[in-house]
Amino acid sequence: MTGPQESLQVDTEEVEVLAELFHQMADPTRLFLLMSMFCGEKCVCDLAEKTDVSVSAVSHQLRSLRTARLIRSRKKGRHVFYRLDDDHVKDLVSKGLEHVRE
Amino acid sequence: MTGPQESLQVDTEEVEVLAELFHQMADPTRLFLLMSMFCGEKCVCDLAEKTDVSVSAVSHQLRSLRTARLIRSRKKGRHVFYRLDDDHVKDLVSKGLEHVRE
DNA sequence: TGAACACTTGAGCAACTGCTCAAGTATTAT
DNA sequence: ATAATACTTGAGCAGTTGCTCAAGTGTTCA
Repeated sequence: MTGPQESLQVDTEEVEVLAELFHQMADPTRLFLLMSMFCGEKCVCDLAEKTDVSVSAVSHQLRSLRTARLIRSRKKGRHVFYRLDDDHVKDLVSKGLEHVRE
Repeated sequence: MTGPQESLQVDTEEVEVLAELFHQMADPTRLFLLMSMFCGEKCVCDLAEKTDVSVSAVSHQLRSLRTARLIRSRKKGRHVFYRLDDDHVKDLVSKGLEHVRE
């Protein structure tokens, strides 16, 4: 038993949703893609060129990130440009980097 | 091609380490355990009681979190108390919750 | 029209994950 | 010493993941 230290109820449903957010950032390829969008939108071929996986793999991961609402896409001609959906992800990654670099 | 927008080099090694940090927070059980330690140290039986998995499963996940240096442990009698290793994790989870609740 | 380009999608598969179960260690209580 | 409690550990297994490959769509250019 822990004693008088109270246990501050944790909402199980909220944990599931939050875990899914972290899950999106927990794969090296997806995280790399997110970080590549820090300075603005990028098309799939530009993103794929910098990774060590196929264009197909990048497209699959971008779809995953888009479904989870971490990024948005815009179509222009035969290119599709992807960008971060909002600044929260950037904040989270920056905070994470602080921890890693300490 | 993306044009004049520069691509701000992303360090691959750093991405791997950061992904591993997020990976630890990406599982509902582990995230629940971390959040349960927000208000102080907890022993395994207290932690396990609040989850829907076995004591063994909790122990396995605590080991994973400890190896990744997100938590520390202290032995007292037949209890083992676990607590967050530092405030970074708490900050990250709080930032994540902001995003989820928006 | 047809070729090239940019991207998406589904199938299939090897690797990984997170769980339970069973058996173990260590400490405390009787 | 024996039993109960608290926790750890390894094996085994079902479910999930992330990749490639092959085939598809849609757009641009000659």
